[in-house]
Amino acid sequence: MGVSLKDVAQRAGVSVKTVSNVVNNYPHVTPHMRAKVQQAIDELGYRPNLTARHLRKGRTGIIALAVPELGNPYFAELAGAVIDEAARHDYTVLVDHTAGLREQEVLVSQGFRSHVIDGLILSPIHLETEDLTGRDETVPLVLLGEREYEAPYDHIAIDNVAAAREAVGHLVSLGRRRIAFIGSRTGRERQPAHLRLHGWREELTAAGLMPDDALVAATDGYGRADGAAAMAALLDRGERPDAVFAYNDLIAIGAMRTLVERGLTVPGDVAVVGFDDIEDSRFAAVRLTTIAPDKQTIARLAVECLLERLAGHPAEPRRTRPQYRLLVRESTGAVPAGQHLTGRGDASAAPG
Amino acid sequence: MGVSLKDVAQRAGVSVKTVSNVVNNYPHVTPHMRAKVQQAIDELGYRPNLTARHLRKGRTGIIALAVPELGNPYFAELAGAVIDEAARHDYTVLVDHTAGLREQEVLVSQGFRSHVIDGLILSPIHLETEDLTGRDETVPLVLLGEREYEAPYDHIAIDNVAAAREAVGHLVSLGRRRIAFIGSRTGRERQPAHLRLHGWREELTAAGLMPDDALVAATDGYGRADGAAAMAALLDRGERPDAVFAYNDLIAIGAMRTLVERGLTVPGDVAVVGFDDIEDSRFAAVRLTTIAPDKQTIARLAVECLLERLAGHPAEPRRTRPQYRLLVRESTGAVPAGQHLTGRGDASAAPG
DNA sequence: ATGAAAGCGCTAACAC
DNA sequence: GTGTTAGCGCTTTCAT
Repeated sequence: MGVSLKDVAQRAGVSVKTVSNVVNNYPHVTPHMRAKVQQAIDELGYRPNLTARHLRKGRTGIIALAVPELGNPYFAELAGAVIDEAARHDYTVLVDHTAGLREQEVLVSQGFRSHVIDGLILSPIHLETEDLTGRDETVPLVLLGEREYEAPYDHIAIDNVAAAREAVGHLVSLGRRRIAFIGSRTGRERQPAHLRLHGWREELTAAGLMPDDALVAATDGYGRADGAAAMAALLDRGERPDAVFAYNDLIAIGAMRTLVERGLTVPGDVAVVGFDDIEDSRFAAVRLTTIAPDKQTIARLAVECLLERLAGHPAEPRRTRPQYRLLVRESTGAVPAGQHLTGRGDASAAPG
Repeated sequence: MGVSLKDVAQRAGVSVKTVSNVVNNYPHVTPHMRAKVQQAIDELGYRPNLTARHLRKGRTGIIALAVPELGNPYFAELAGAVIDEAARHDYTVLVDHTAGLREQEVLVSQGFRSHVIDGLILSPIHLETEDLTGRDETVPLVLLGEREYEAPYDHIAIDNVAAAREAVGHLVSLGRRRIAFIGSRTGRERQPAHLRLHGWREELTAAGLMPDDALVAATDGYGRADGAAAMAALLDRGERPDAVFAYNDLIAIGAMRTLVERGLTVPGDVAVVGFDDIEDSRFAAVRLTTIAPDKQTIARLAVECLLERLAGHPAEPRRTRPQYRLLVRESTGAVPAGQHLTGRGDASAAPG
């Protein structure tokens, strides 16, 4: 097998401890000793066995990130940001996906694999507060996303109600009156889309428009196909909204596809706003106006939170609200000039 | 800290070995013993410490997957498939990304973090054969993707030349004559897009059309913005192709966006074929015709290959070529009826 | 400043 | 069938 500390020690004619000291940059080592040991290390091609180190220290240097679906670009982009952020702190990320299934989310949150990971970042969809009781408290948990929990864990999420209100408010300011919401969840006692739906209601009410439940379209999942189907269902039952606020960009993109197929124009007949700011939205045939959460910051905060807990800083569980922006693009009829080619030049409205 | 085997043994009044036997489902244990131990396990909430087990067995149960970019849906979807496939074999996946940078790819392939992982699946872009010499042979490596290496490692990739030829052949059969290739790499001595470009050349030649280098557009990266920029550059220098074969779907989508902005229609003026079959392509305003590698199979083969090596099956390094299909959609003008709403009903041509 | 030895939690010989 | 015990490779008191 591999070369061990002992082999190096033998080769260098010193004790194991000394080699360990050199490897770990322990300050009090004679330069001469250090050189001798280093030479043995180089000659033998020694590489520390992290598993052993971890067993000893009780840390693995690995954190887990569990998201619903890597196929959803929002989560893929977020995962990428988390990996980068973790690497910055010499941590590696084990990525898992739950398909948004409560059962899977429970499994992950209850510390499935707990002995391999130092901490967990979880973005749940159908997990409930009661699932979080009796967790193995030795593995810190940071929650991400819209769902709210009555449990003592750090939670990082933008202000979903405010963001949704801003999206709907934008539509209202454009003169839209029949604003649909697509992406509520079918037949669930608890509503994952709760906050965004709530924001939709509040803003409409504030604008003096009656929130019309006939304009709320449920979906089975959160993908493009779900958005397309829900939009079709809405139109099929005779509703004719003049705007759509979608739970996320994928649903919005699916909905736009259906609108086009039905001969309706975006934003002419129907204006559309999404949520997430995934890259696809910037290159759609009609660029999508959307709420852009600050993914970098979310990733950074999540990792930092976790590492602070790991470092043993007690602190109260924190509720952190990163920034977001409303990016106004073609799908709501505002087309700032000269940004066609890059897909970068977004017009931004009020920050969160 | 946690509950250990010893604690359970003490509680159950048996030896450590017996507990270990129960935990590992060792066959020769009396049902009575087993029940007693199981009860102690339940009462104490014992969970085996994987780190210790791994130190002992020399295995970690973790494999690493390194892809260029999780933000590219192809790799995100592939990563998802690998995670599922690994889970089926009780393995966990550590996901890393290299940004397609040679330096990062070298780092990963040379076993950065090697002691934590049992094996590595790497999808390189700029890695060279010489970077692969002198690897730590204890960590098996499986290569994915278009790049070819003169090195003794398993390699899983569809037949890129054949696939490219099929894509271009499809365009030719539609009567297109000026077929551009977008996505060759700028200023590189070695060409990552080598095989697909080669297929493009071969097929054109076979069709009696002269491959025209003026119709080859280089990109800096492999994203939508790169495709949009390259398409714009091509048009700006006065070329007017009647078809585009793009290195991948993202580039194709970017290119389509530019075409629309320039007032050209797809597929009327310019037919477009991509490569990857990412989900975005199925919901684009004009659905993208593309080469669809069988991602599930690629993931399965990659994991299986790795596990076989791990199991110590010696075997020659294998070159495996999974299936692919040409999915004909709207962007090349063939719009089979009745598949507008689902985004699933793809028309498929000859398999790979 | 360096060495000797204990032990992290587990598995696998080997004994009984 | 079940118990004893020796490590896996490392860090860490405790001596020296």
